Amino acid sequence: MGDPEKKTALFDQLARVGKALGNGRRLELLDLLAQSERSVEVLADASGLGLTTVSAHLQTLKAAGLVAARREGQKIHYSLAGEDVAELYRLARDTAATRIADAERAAADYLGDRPRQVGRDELLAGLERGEFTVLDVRPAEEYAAGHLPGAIGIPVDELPDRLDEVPAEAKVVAYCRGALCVFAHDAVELLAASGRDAARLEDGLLEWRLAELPTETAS
Amino acid sequence: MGDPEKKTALFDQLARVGKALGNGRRLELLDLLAQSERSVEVLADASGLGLTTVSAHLQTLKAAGLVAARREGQKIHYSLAGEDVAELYRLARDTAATRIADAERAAADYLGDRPRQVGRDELLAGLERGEFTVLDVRPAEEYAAGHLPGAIGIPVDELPDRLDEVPAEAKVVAYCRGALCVFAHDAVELLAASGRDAARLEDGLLEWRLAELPTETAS
DNA sequence: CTTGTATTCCATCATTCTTTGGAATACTGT
DNA sequence: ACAGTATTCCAAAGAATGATGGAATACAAG
Repeated sequence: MGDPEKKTALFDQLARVGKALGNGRRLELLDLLAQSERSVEVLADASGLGLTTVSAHLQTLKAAGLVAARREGQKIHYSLAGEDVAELYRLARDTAATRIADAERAAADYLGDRPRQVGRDELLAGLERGEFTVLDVRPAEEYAAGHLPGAIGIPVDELPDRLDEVPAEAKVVAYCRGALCVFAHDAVELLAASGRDAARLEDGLLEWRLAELPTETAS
Repeated sequence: MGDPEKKTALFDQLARVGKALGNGRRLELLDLLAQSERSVEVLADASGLGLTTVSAHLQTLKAAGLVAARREGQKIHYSLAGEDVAELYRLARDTAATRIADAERAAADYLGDRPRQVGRDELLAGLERGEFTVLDVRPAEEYAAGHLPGAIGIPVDELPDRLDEVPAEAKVVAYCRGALCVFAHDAVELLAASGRDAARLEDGLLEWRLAELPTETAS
């Protein structure tokens, strides 16, 4: 009727995925990889972690089947192993943000004051009426790897110098990586300060993709 | 542009859910709780763990927002905090079973030889034609907490003595907790040995519920 | 074949988890 | 109030994890 030892072994195996998700640094890496594939060095840079530390975490994630490695020349590009992994990450993230009071607080604390937000449905409806200009404020490589159809791509840190590329009279909806990404917050603040009508998309590219809404790869 | 310390703090909070999922014993508890709420003692008994050990794990799960406690008299009944948690568990489990070769192997090893299986769609189609008798072989409390509409409930360990309650000429589809539950395997073997036409439902009540298919609570 | 670059392996130390008894707590029923 | 039951808290010991620097490996380019 089911060997208890084998049962233990099975659940220990299943727990490997949980263990992999059970570290803040690894979640940061997953968050980055959910946007686009990256090399170890780039990940270390983007996350502010040590190179060997990132490498070790990637090995853990790989062993848990969450990321895949692709060699190209001297570089090894890591990426999520599939959209189911992105979904798993999103679900774990949302569960924490919803069900753990401290997590909710930490999110609020990190994001700061919420700017005006637009829901996905609202954006879709407005787009049909040609009402919004959509602005992607993630780093250029992430924009290149896929963005909302018709979105303009201007990374937040370049935004102050490139404000004139944003139509002045349009209603602008800015988005970034996901629900817990700050880029769009900062962008909306910048745009509002320059007198524009700007709002933030409630979530980001990750959720958009997981909702199986269309994305665009070319500029 | 986002305080790195606050970012670390946020992701550490999010990781609490992962940590909670990162232990085989806790996954076993979640697996049990996904079927019906239970007291600490009953969980300890069902899982074969020590009482204090179970209590400690439940505290961890509760701190991660995955389980809820409900007091009734002297007993405290623990249950999953919501269907999103069940979905999270399922997704983590399936990710592991799909993407980690060792996990796949451990599952095969635990479940033993697969009996004939019926998919959910196949079952639904057959039910409309009145083709199948559905048999729930989980423990009685789990059957009572919810089962497939029209299913007969006979726990596996009582099945040998109650074989006559299963219509002899019908095609029987047996199910239990979920994809990784052995009860239905054993039941099918028993039924087949007694000359019946039996198959196992590919997954179990957990997946059925998550697919938002109807369940029944009364006998 | 040699040099250079990207990444992984290894060893180590500090930290955190897991399990387990025994004691403490919370509540019920009388 | 008292006795009884269910559960949690506490402390301790062994095991596992995380970060890090230096050495080793894998591959590419010349």
